[in-house]
Amino acid sequence: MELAEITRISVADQVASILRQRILNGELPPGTALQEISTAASLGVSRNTVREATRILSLEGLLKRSAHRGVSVAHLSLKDVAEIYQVRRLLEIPAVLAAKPDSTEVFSELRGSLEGYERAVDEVDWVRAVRFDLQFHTLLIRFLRNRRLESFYQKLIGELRMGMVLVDRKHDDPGGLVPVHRRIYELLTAGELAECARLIAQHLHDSESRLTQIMGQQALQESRK
Amino acid sequence: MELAEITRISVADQVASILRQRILNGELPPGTALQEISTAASLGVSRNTVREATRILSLEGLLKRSAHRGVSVAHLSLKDVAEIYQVRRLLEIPAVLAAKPDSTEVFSELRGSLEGYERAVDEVDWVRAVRFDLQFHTLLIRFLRNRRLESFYQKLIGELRMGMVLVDRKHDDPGGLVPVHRRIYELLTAGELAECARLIAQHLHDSESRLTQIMGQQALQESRK
DNA sequence: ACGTGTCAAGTGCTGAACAATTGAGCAGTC
DNA sequence: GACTGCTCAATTGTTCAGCACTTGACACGT
Repeated sequence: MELAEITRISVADQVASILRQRILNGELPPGTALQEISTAASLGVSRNTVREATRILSLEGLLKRSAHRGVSVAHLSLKDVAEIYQVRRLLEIPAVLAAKPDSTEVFSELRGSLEGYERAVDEVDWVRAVRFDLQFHTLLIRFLRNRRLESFYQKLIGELRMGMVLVDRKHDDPGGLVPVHRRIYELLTAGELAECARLIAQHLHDSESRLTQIMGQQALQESRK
Repeated sequence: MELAEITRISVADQVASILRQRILNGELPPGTALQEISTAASLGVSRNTVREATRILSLEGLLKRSAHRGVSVAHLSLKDVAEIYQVRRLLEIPAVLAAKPDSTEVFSELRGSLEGYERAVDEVDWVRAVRFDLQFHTLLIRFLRNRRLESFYQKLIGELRMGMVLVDRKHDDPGGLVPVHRRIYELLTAGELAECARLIAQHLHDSESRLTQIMGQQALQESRK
């Protein structure tokens, strides 16, 4: 099981990436326990390496460590969702207000993200749609030109995505939010930042409500057995 | 009766805490290389444990990893300072605007922090003064009632403190900023949030200018040899 | 049902080993 | 002398085996 590629990144990081991807795609749903030995064996690495990887992911908030009981995929509570959306409002709105037309690279990436999103919606691929949706919003943060904010935001979006993928698997209508992103993009390019900020605030509010509601329903179903 | 509340935290976390403290206190100045073997020996733990600890600290931004060359204490560049202060403005201002009088616990901690700060200034203990100063600001974030924001902010403050301690060792006058904190506290308790927000914006701006200037001078001296 | 004791499984950590990479010193060549 | 390439010790990256300790489940006796 040799990786033919010239690995400039450490094995521990690679393991973390693999697990991260599985978590974010919903392959490892919240609550799943990860045993060190079996994980190490299945990935062909040592226990210590797995340990380093889980260390990384637990600091990212994707895994939860309990002493002597190992790690398991974190659960996204309603409170978590509220926190994350509060941060999103706090960051995305100043971000679009700081948008300058000379950030051509950001705009082009936004366009790509938007198109990917719309294509995914057309093809009824909700997992991919969610990924592009959140990528679009992550790109907005770029307008603040602050790497620390970007990586913080990305971390939060990861947690959120973990929850959303589960939800959107069972709800094929993402809430008629399709045209919103295009409108945001148009307002941005037109320089109507204040209006754009308002729209985003509205969008975030709707998105949160929808997610919260669905999560509430699921929790109800869960407890009813 | 649980008198043995001792090792509830893992050794790796303890090692991380020790190193973190040394870095933040300036015992390990930026650029210092940390060798795994000697660190492990001096702390009486194994190499693997040190590795986990350095993993944590590098994710916190206090250590920098370069492949096969080990870790070293991170350098705070002018760009880093600019980023951190941008975040501070972005978070502290909404935080004080969100302050509600019913957060009695936060207010009492703020008061304690303020008094500790003033006492440290009186005693000309600048390292402690910096710690209380930054603790005061960290407490402001509590008004947002968001654990993720708190821990993110605390992380950034850690990075900043690393730089400030070095600076303030050699500059005994913290810039006549002494009365500002008290004023901020008074405005907060009086409910004059808008005015308080303005003052904080001003204070952050001054603080950044001062730090930037001193760091610039130091960089100049450094390069002149 | 209710403690309680036992036990396998799994984590936390150690110490030793080996492979891979780096940087420095050293040689040789032009 | 500057450049190139070589060797080599030091250090990191990773693996492995093993032991102490915690935990949860199961079985036991009352």
